[in-house]
Amino acid sequence: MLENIAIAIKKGEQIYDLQTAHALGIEGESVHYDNSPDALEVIRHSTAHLMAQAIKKLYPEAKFFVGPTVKEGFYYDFKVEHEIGEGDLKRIEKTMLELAKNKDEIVRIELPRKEVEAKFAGDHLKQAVMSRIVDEKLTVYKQGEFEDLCRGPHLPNTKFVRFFKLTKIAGAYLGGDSNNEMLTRIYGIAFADKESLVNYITMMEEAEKRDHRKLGNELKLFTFREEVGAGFPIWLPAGARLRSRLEQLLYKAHRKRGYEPVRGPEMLRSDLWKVSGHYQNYGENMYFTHIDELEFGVKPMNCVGHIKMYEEDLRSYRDLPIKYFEYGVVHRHEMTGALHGLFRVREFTQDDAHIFCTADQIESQVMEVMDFVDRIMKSFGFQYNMMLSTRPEKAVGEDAVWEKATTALRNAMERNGLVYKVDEGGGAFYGPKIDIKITDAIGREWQCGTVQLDFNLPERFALEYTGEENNKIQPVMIHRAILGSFERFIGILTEHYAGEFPLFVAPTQVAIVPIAESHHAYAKAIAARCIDEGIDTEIYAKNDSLNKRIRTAEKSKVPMLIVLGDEEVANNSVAVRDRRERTQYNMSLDAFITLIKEKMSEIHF
RNA sequence: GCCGGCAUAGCUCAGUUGGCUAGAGCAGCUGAUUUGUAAUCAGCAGGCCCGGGGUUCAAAUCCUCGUGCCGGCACCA
Repeated sequence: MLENIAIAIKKGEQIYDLQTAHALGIEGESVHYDNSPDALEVIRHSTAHLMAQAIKKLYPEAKFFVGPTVKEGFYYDFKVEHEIGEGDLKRIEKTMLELAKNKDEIVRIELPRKEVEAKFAGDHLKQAVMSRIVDEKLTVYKQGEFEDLCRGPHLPNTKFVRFFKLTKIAGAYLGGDSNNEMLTRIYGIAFADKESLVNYITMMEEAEKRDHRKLGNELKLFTFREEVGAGFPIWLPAGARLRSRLEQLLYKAHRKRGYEPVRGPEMLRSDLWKVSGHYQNYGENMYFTHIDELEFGVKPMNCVGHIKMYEEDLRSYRDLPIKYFEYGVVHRHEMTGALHGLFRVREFTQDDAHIFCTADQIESQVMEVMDFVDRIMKSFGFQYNMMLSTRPEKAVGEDAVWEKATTALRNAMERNGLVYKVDEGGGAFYGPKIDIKITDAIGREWQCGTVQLDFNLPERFALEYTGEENNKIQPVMIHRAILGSFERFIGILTEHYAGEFPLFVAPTQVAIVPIAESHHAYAKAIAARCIDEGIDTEIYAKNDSLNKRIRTAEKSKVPMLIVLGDEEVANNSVAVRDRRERTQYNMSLDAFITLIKEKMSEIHF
């Protein structure tokens, strides 16, 4: 019944609430009370207001900043004298429901700026809001006793606010500026019907089950310890096996594309970081130490080491492009509040490479990297999109050089028909970049790989190669990482696959369950043969019931499970159990091993 | 770094207004059982209640300072 009710008017791209449409005589298409993006915009905005009304009722001294809708619902930023925590959300929700029962009309009042300024004279937050608006006429919305400066659009009546949930409470800086005071922010979500709300909550719970911190712990992939230090991951055997699989696959892929493996030192003299500009531009993220009298910086990036390798010989145009790659361990001082499982750590390993090439080779090199990226991301079933980031405020080099580099990246992308968005000011301090953002199985976006074009470091280190006419020319550097870091990427993979890794990266390929002690020897023989074939196994031979051991093996999320009894020993076969299908079938050991090897070799980058 | 919350056994969690020897399930160990496809039974062991300082006759519980974690903000692979 509710879905037939119009709650707003849409004209062109603009949504007007009924109050505004009426006041200004606007006509257009009706927006009905449903879960369309337009309707949710209005519903969520009004839910935010109802929340503010409830907060005002519970905390009369409350002052409000802004309460917009966002991709996932809405929030309202406000300030109260009381301390307010997660436990208070329920109370606020309850008050909201009570208020909605009043079925208050939501009234739009248009007033001259001066009057509104006077109305909110004692409210520094509202003054802050108004300072950002240039209009001379402002609107105030009123429902019951509560009124708030707002441009809308809003529902006609608070009775339409029914299916909502307050989800998070957190601090947020006024205007998103860390120099400003901190306000309290409450996030919430709202829908036009109960079912959608329930679905949303279920989705959230699904995401929680995939949390790599939880799965990493359960599957014993990695751990963190307070006494070791925040942000320093410890890779346990299962996680290290998974990681090693990735490393090996990628090693081959790099060699195939003409990259040379190299290895730079963990610490380099600070003088070098001064030449590169890291000392001045990235120093606050770096760790420094002294050896005798000299200051050293622990590397936050691998480029300087690779530059030294380039300098190791005289280079000719015939040598270019030179491609160095390294699983480079870097340390960065991340702020405590930024640390988050494997996604943000202070020590991580990049699948890093630097391509030294001529200006003419930029486009083909960038495209080759893009192709590499495409190959890898598709293997994991990731969708991805790209973002071009331009000169940041803190940067080295001439504007003209930046311009040239940015144009080169643009051209490379456009000539090859690649679609990208632009992030103005998001580049690295030494050059513009293209970031690769992947979308995982449940639709979340993650920043992984990056391709950065750099004219500055070659300049600063006076790199050169000999040209065709025996002249000295400065090479161009392309910094690139594809996974980004093994830490983050494995975190993403864990959530993407919900811990059920495909055969080619799984820590263990085959779980072996011998039925009785008399089958242990056969199990061990299979395990030994598997190692020879590059397959990792785990034998479940504890003194537990067969059912228990199968259950334990299943819960470990190993892709293949085989059961061995008299029959299998006699026939040199295995009983394969499919975890997903819960079916089973027998095959010869040889056929089984061939099958696993085939499945594993299907993936190569 | 900022705001708010949290920290009890290897893991997940109980533990009342401060009050006896801090509990449970899973995991671990020992024994019995030797199993044909998702939890066999019994017993045992396991704790500086995150760390330092304080309040109190008495602290896992209250206060305080650290450390770490969680949710956001700000910052970024």
